[in-house]
Amino acid sequence: MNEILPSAEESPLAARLRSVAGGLTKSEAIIAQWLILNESTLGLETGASIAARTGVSEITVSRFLKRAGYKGLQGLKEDLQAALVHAHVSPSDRYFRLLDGEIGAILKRDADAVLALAHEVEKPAWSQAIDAIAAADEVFVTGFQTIRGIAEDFARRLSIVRGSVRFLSPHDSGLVEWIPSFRRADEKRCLVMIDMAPYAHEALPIVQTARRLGLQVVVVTDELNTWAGSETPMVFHVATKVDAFLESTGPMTTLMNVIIHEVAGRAPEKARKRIKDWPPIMRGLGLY
Amino acid sequence: MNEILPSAEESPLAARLRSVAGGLTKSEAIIAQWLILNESTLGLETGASIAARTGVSEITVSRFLKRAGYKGLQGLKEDLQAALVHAHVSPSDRYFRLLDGEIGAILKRDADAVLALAHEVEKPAWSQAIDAIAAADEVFVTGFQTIRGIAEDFARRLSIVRGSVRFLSPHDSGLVEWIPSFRRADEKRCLVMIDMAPYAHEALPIVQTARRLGLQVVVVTDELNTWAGSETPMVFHVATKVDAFLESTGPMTTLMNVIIHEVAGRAPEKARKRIKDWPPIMRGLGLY
DNA sequence: TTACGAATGGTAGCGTTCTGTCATAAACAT
DNA sequence: ATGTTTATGACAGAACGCTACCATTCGTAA
Repeated sequence: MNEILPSAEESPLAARLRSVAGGLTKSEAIIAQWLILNESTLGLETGASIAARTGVSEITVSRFLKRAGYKGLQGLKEDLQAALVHAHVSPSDRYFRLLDGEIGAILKRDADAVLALAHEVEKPAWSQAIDAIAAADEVFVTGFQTIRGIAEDFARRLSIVRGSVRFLSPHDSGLVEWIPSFRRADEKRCLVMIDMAPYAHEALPIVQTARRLGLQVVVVTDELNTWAGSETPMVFHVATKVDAFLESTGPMTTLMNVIIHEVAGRAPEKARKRIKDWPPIMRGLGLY
Repeated sequence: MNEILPSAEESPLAARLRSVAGGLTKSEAIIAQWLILNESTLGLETGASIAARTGVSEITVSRFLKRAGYKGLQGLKEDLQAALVHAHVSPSDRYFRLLDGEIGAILKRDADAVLALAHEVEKPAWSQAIDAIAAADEVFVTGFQTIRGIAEDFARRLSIVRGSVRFLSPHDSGLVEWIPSFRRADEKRCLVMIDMAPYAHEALPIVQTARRLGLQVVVVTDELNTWAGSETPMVFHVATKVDAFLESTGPMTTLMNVIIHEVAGRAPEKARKRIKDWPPIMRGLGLY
């Protein structure tokens, strides 16, 4: 049995959930925590959606709410609304003050950059890129410096949904000469280059070499990049400037995730099977 | 045909309803007005209940919502849920038409998750965590599996703005025994653990060991994590579930970036100097 | 290990909500 | 007044949300 620790701001909902008689089970703790974290938008959820987001079954949600003394999800919503009315707060008002200040500005810019990705996804080159990555016999991924981590992460996650993905460490001396050694006749190969403007002088020669060797090249980069467009049509730009000490890489991460999702979507059953068989996930299923 | 006059506080919902092409019919005007007046409790209502309260038939409500551009009442509720995004990020629904469909939904959820980070930043534990990371003599960073890349990236970027940052590869056998070997009297040390629920059984013992050794522990995790709260107050939850094949790590990356920004902000001149001197950036200044 | 109880999920069924089709009523122009 | 267009409602089918019953899995203690 679990307990959820009281946080500074103690809402009536949180109090009620924490004090459920007999403590909480693992699933219940997850549900309770999720409910507390998402209290502000609960009115719009359904039992099924909560179940989906918390990874438990619908019925467990239903049972838990009853155990907590609500009359089903409907009853919970009524309680919440009553509290809202009482506090004279409209749901949209309640966030406004949160996004003031410097951090708020950064978050807003990042969120905006994420939404702006919709433009990239609409380009004809987008599905072309997804096809290239999905259909390739072998996919290479590379990226430098402050975005190397993203590139590695992308390679790791992409290899969950499809095989034959390699991360290329660009500073391992033999990179450029090494690519051709993998050449076999009529094999389709694809390079995904994650780039930011400051590192262009390293990225450009690699892309050019890859092109010469007949690889398809997909480039994900920031808005400042001007060279990639003349090398390959499959270039996607992400806003990274948020006036912080360092550029933001969040939106870029989101774009990489979307790419993975779409590649997986090209062969959904296979992807699902791979995810299921992925050993680390298998091992990790136990929550404790 | 009727029109609803704009009121002082113009909610996105009201704006949208008023601007329906071709004006409003009598019944529609009634519905629209009722919706605007009761916006705050809409989550509770159903098509039938709205019909009953406004004295029109259910289907008229349904039709009107469609004409206003919502996908039924469900769609309206979804839009309200995304009020954060709409209110702060896309005035004049810049991306509106782009955000339909599966990818649009993923992007919206990610953007929403980014804005929701404002909640985390407001917690008292937040500045405590920033202080801990900024003031520590040594910072350790770790993370597993699909978020290992983020952890590495965070370590790399954090070490641009402050020194003595180490990424711990948790599968290098000697991790747990290795931490104490760095112990020196009255040194302040801090562990930043990036976690997701499936990997808890690896994360928990590391955090416990770190605590036992007197390290401050900051945990960044998803909404499903329920164990971290009882280990340390400095826990931050990020929404990662976007109904894609894999969870989204974009918002988490954004949070890590914000942490770096704030840590840098604790000693701005020093951070700026470090960034300026960071060799890879120096070398990369030429754009080509 | 085996066995037991608790916790959880699957399936099915019921009730509710939502929407498409057709019919009726109202508004308007001639 | 009459015909035409537009708005609205009644009904029914489809979809969805919720919960009861039973099977399975998990955790724990001999």
